[in-house]
Amino acid sequence: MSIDKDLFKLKPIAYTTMADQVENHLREYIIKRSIKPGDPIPKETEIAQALGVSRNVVREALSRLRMLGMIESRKKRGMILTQPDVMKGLELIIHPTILDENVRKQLFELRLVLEVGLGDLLFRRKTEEHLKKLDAIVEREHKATTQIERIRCEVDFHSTLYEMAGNETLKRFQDILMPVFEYVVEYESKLDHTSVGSVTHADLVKILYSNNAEAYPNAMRKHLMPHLDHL
Amino acid sequence: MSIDKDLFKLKPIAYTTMADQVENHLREYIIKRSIKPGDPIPKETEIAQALGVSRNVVREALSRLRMLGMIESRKKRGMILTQPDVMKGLELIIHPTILDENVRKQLFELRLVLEVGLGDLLFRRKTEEHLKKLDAIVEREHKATTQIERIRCEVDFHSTLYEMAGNETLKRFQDILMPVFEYVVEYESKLDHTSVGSVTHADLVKILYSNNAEAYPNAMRKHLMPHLDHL
DNA sequence: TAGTTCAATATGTAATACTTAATAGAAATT
DNA sequence: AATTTCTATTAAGTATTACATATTGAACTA
Repeated sequence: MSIDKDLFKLKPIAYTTMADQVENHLREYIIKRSIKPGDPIPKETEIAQALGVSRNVVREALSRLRMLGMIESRKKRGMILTQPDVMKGLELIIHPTILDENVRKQLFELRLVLEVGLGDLLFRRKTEEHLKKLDAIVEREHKATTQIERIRCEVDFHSTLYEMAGNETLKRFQDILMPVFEYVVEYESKLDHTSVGSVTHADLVKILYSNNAEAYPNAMRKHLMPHLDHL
Repeated sequence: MSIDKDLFKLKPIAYTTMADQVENHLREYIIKRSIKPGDPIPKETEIAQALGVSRNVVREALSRLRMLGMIESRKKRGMILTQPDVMKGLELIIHPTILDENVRKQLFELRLVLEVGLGDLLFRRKTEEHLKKLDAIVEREHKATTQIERIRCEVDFHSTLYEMAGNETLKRFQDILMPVFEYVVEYESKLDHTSVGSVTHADLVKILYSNNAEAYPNAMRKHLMPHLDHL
């Protein structure tokens, strides 16, 4: 009685719930009608009736979009489309403890890639205040006595770079990724942070003071070399 | 009759719904109990009873986590935690038409940063096949007669670089971002793509064939210069 | 032992009712 | 007439109940 098994090869029928479908319908609706932030979208009951599903299902779909910051709802006023924070979705998922080792490693690589490539944004947007801030961090680092303090300087230094880049999305990206890297801290704590590689933080600042954008990428590469070698 | 306006400064009371609270509870629950992918989580009714809310509300919260790929549910079997795709959340939000101009620009900058910083991953993970693939693209590009074909080569070339980097998360990031850049295509179509800057695709391939990792970042910078200058 | 039937179970969906907050419009006050 | 206050309405938030559906595992049959 064994039935041809080939029939079942495709078995895992991508099962979509009503809520999934409603969600997709809403996305399409928003896109096709080119609804803009601030514009209202139909009432829950209207959607439910239009799609022939229970209000319950509609609410599940809306709840998802609301979580992503795509819509906001006020009682009576109904719901309006909002300009979502593009990095919101990332923030909702990324929590160090539920990420597997492999992904964390990939995110760390991503960070290295970003920092090496950051140069042009930095040179175009650096200000006196930023450079002074970096100076201060470098000095704090030199005076630091404890390892904890040194690591804090390390984090501050690199965070300041992202700030200097003047790209809100990029900064946000970094802020979200940051906690993931804490697992690296143990390893890092064994290194000398003022000069992770042969290029020190002070060296990097010096380059930033200059207008030599060409020098930046390879300087940062050398600074991060111990990490890069670890790939 | 004007009342002290300071009273209303904090007015926008961060209103959280029950679903929001349940969602947070679930996140905490998962983290604190360090539940791993594959492990089961409580039944809907159990959660509802434990938190003293209706099953409806619980389902909204679960629906959100399910969308992000954090949990999966099967009838009867209950729900299990899954290893989420970290980039899923990003994918759900990023749709070119609902992103405002400013954010799109920031994402484009992000792309430039990535490509300049990509070098070390490329040199560590390049294979003969990858290099051959790039060669083929360059050749196709030279032979191309239409602008459409040339743009396709441009996209293929840079996509292949991300592929070469051997970082699944990074590649996925790029794939998600890609559609956002289509708006740049119009502008790009006016440029000569074999040599966007003074450095051509062929030049980049030559560098990749060599083992001169130092040369890569500035070569890519020059290649992307027209875009960088546009910042 | 193998295969079938069947009950138990947990999610998915529907329907209904009620609560709550915000709004608009009517009514009342100045 | 202009402003404030009440009131009804509206739409989202929550709760409850009921039923559908698919999956599991145990009981049953051949």
